[in-house]
Amino acid sequence: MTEELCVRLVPLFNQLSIDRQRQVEQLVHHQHVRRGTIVVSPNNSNRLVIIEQGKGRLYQLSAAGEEQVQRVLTTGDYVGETWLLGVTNSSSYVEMTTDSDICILDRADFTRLIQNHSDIALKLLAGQAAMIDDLRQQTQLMGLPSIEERLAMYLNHLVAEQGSTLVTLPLKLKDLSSYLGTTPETLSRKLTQLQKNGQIDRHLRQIRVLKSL
Amino acid sequence: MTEELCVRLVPLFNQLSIDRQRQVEQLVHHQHVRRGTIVVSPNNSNRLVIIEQGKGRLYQLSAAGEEQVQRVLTTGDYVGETWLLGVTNSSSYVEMTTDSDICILDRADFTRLIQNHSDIALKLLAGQAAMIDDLRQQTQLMGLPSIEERLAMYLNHLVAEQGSTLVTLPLKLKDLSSYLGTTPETLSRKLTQLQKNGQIDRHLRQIRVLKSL
DNA sequence: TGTAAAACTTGATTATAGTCAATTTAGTCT
DNA sequence: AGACTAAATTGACTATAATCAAGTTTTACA
Repeated sequence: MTEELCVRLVPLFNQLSIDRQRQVEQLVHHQHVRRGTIVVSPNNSNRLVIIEQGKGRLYQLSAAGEEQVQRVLTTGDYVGETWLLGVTNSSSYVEMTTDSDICILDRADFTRLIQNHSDIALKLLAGQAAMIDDLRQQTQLMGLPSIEERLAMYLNHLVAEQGSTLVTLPLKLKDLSSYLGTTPETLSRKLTQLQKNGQIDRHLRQIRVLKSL
Repeated sequence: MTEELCVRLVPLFNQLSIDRQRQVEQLVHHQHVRRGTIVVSPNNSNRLVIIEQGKGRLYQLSAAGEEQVQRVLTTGDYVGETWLLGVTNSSSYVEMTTDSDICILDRADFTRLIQNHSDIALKLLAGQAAMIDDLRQQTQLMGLPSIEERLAMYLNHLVAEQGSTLVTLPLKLKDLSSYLGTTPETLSRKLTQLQKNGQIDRHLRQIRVLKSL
């Protein structure tokens, strides 16, 4: 019996003492779910979901009913801080894209915990700050007038983030195009165009950024 | 008239009551620094810096060691909201390019405040959650393919938020167009088009939404 | 490994929205 | 109130990217 603490997979809890981790762990409900299971929907959203093992995606539905991917989730990721804190969710879904082990932490339990433990509150503040950073990045990207500019800024960001001019696109073009507010076709064209201009060297999702864009 | 609270410039604190803001303000160090002073570096970045008066620049070092300016900072700007909350900075620098008056809030002080006042922590958490919600809303809007859809969803959102089919646009068209990822001209056209179609009734920034969009 | 399903690419066409420029309208200040 | 400035509207034109469709490549899985 390996006493796996699933909260340990979450950076948010990882730096807590083992005792605190056990405290949190006691509040958590463990579940094994099949690929395709929707674990968060507007009707059922007062919870934090931690992915102990598996993959998923966070998306919303547009007016036209199309899925718009906002984040790709993988082992150790978590989602639902805003819902835990009482923000009502009217349009977000989390769907597991593989069979997964997940942990669910309900709002009432968690609120009590952070009231009693300020160090946990601080960690949560940090996590939210990082997310705000990401979302600001995205709104900034999507606000740029041309797709070329959006792609250039995105690639530059990847270079800075991964610390190398050889970067790996972390998303499928389909999802990346959604992230950048465009279509897979246009994105594909822009990438081949950069390739022809000698600005990047691409093989699949491996891209070497040759010139600063 | 009102005493200057430099923390008021930061959205994170803007949501706190004025008394709470004063509490935070007491933790702030005011400094006058000479042109060329580096006030944030990877070694010294656990802080929020607000520019009371002066100019600066935020930059990173590229792999080749070149400075890459990311933002130009001026009076009233701030940087490091996320660093204050624990996001680690491994590559950013802030250098003042003129003699400047700045406010510095160190993470250690801020952390103590949070630890002693869990109600502030909860307020900040809720405020950040709301901010995340807004940003998600915006990314969803900007991801929609047509301006018409974006505007329709935005108006529907306003109706829900203000609880009436008679809504007031909270922004100038210039700003709203930026928010929706378009131009003032296009936005103006779309609004007059909705007017002609009998879907809305507009006078200035007062809009009655006649049909669900 | 072989097969099917996704993902991606490429082309032709269309439509949408951006740009530039000229007016009109609203807001502000003394 | 009148004059000035900023905001909004309208028009003509252009460019960009979306769409539709057909192919190719990659990935997943039996």
